[in-house]
Amino acid sequence: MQQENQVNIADLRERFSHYLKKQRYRNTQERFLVLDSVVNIDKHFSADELYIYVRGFGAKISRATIYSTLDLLTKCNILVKHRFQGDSAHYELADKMPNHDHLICTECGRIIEFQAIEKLGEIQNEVCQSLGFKPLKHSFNIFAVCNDPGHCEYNRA
Amino acid sequence: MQQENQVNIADLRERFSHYLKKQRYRNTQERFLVLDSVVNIDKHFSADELYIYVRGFGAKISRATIYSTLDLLTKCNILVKHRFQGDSAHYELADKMPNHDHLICTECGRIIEFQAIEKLGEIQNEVCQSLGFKPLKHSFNIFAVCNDPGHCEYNRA
DNA sequence: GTTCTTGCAAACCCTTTGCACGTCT
DNA sequence: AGACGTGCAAAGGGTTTGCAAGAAC
Repeated sequence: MQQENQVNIADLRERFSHYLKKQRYRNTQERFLVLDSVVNIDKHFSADELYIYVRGFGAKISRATIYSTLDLLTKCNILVKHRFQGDSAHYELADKMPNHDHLICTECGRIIEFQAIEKLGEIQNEVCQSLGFKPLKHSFNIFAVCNDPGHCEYNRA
Repeated sequence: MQQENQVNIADLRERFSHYLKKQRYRNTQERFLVLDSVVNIDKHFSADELYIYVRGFGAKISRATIYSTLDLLTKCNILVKHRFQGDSAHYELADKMPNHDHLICTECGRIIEFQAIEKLGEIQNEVCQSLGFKPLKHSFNIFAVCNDPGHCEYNRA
């Protein structure tokens, strides 16, 4: 399922590089290290999870740089930033599955992706039209619990 | 529009009181002061906005109590807690408009309510069924900008 | 009278910022 | 060389917590 939209890392690097150039920001090692890690981590992550991940294979990078780079990657639409419940923001690659929303298990916090974009897009457009707004994007989150909580390996109890 | 579902404060007080009793929590003045304020404030609010509101008419109450009571009111389903974008959580009465979602203006932060529940409920149920989850609730947020930004009195520029 | 709740301030977590040093152009 | 980015630690905002004083039971 995740493979449907294989991420092209060379393409992402190019897009990032292009964005940086256009904004007169510099192409630093740290920024591309973050981009690579973001691709490798291959799931939703918080800034701190990414920090730990990057440190995990010995790379030296500060939280400040993590945050700043995540911000850049979000601004150039390589990442999408979410605020689910909980304290910290979560990020994911915008390209990986271009159109999906999230189901959050209220028992274990697991996040599952699904697609229902056409219908949601219709609703979004209807609502905006009737209220006099230009739609930009939406977020649709379903909160639910597993039918089989025993299967829920992530369970925090 | 807001009047459609007139909030019955006596009913809310009763529900809160019942909940507190059942949980062996105490019926304190502060808790009911918060409940009353939440009804009077009549829009989405953050914990701090509520704190300022309550202080505004001379009531003495601490932030700690505000937070703790908001938590209780959320647990007993009198309030709903949202995480829109931005730093702080926002709350609103669950009963006031039992079924609505939110359009957030990305220019000014204004929050507008709308109803599209039947369709969203269908989607929610379909998704949960196919993934093997029991649906609890959903949140659907549309991010958009006014067609007429000049009209946007809240604009933060 | 005992237990729970409050208020205050300090602690806490996530995130941003200031500054000196290092890196990119 | 000059300007920008980094790392560190400290500050910041929202929220939670520990503890003594006060209120509910």
